Amino acid sequence: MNRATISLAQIQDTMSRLAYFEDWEKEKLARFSACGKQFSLTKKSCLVAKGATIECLYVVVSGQVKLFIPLPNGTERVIALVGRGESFGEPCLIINEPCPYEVVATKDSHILAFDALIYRNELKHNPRMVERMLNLLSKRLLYTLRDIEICAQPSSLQRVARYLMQHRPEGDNPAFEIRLPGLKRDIAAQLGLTQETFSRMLGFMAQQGLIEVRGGKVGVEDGGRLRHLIESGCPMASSNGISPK
Amino acid sequence: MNRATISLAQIQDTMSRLAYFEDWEKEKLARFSACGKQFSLTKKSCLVAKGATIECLYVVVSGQVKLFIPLPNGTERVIALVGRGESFGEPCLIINEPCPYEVVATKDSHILAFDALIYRNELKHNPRMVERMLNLLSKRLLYTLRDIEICAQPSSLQRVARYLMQHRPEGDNPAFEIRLPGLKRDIAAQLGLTQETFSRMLGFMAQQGLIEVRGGKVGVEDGGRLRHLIESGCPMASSNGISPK
DNA sequence: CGTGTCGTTGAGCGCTTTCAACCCTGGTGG
DNA sequence: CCACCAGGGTTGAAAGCGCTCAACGACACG
Repeated sequence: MNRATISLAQIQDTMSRLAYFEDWEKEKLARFSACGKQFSLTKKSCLVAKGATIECLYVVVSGQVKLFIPLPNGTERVIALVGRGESFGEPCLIINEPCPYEVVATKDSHILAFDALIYRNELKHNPRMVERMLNLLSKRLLYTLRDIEICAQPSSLQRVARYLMQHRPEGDNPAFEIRLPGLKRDIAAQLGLTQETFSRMLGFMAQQGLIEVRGGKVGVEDGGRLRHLIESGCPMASSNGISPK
Repeated sequence: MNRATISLAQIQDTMSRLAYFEDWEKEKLARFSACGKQFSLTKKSCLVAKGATIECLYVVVSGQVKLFIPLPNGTERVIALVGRGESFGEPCLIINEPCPYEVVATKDSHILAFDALIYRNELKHNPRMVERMLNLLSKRLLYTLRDIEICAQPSSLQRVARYLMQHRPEGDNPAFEIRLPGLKRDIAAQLGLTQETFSRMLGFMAQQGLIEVRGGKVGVEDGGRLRHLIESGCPMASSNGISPK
């Protein structure tokens, strides 16, 4: 966690370009930036330990961090991948509870940190800020529920299929392409799978002609058949994977 | 869903006794109660379908409802059991999205419903209300994350152990008793297990002398050993269950 | 060209599920 | 008073699925 010396003007400039601070009044932006610190984080370094008290609001400027719960067998369950312009930790700041997840950089990153005091102070005195947070938390809660829905799918094939459909862009085009928002290993950990299983499921779907995997991008050929998979499941028809036609 | 004719005074009186409306100003209570409807719900009847647009804020007066996601194999994943004085659906009302879960009564229940309009109106004009909702949503988000943590545990034994520890009352007494907040079947569905597996794990822990199951109540004899189970796991040592000693 | 990271593939095992039958309790009516 | 039934829960046996462990492959980087 390398604290670079960065001028206030620079910080304010950075902030004005981040989605998180969209629509913020100039005045508030200035007030906030005065208490902000920017620093860089090398890949794999830890930003917040599980159970720690958070004393800052963090916003990702560049790179990516993952929020995850470490599991007793050494693996982890990813809660979210947080990229440019996104934040985390608000609920803990609001009700002052320890952080329920661990935060680690998945890439070399730049982070903005704002002291919890100024955040809480702003919440106290700025109704628009509170309203914004209300919307933010609502979205995040619904987002989390969608994740639970995915992880609750009984078969891993269905989990992957749902995940892909969840990330379909606007429009009802049955074919589309998505870029995986992180390493396959981390996506797998978000779906409650091992990376091996995730790889196998992608391989199976590719072999069935449902999708096409190109590195970190997945081309979905037939969203309709994918949807059918989600609803009715599929016994994986032994390990040969070739449907008897 | 039997709409009973209940006087405003009665509704207001009921509200004043519910935890959800604690600390509400008299004036606001009156304003709200004027738009509230109370009705009863028989066990197993559905209150909100998954994907439906919610047009009311619901608060449970008596009985219990469960929020759950129906799964393609006919089973379900329980998100929460909602009892007296608790509510649900706020995030959907706030950002106007369809309900991500289905709501069904687990017991004969009485429900209060308030039109979304008055709720949103109150949010617009009453800063204290917004602040309260911010706290509520924060708590609920953290609660949901705890549930994810439980469901992410690699073995079902650990899931049950964590669930029990999560429900430990205040104080660090190693022995305590908890009352399961619903049917075992529904608790199991909340942990991402079948009721059979849940029963087996409880049986195993009982046989080990860790807990004692009496109907819907579970007496935890040794929280320390339970915690140890959570952290290090236990291979279930074949099906005999008797440690080789 | 070595080295490290990420990903894929293979083989085997064990846990959880599935399906089935059975038990237990409370309520009901003859 | 007891037979009967329904709902909730337990127990048993079998099978499938995902995990584990290990080796290999692809690719970028110094």
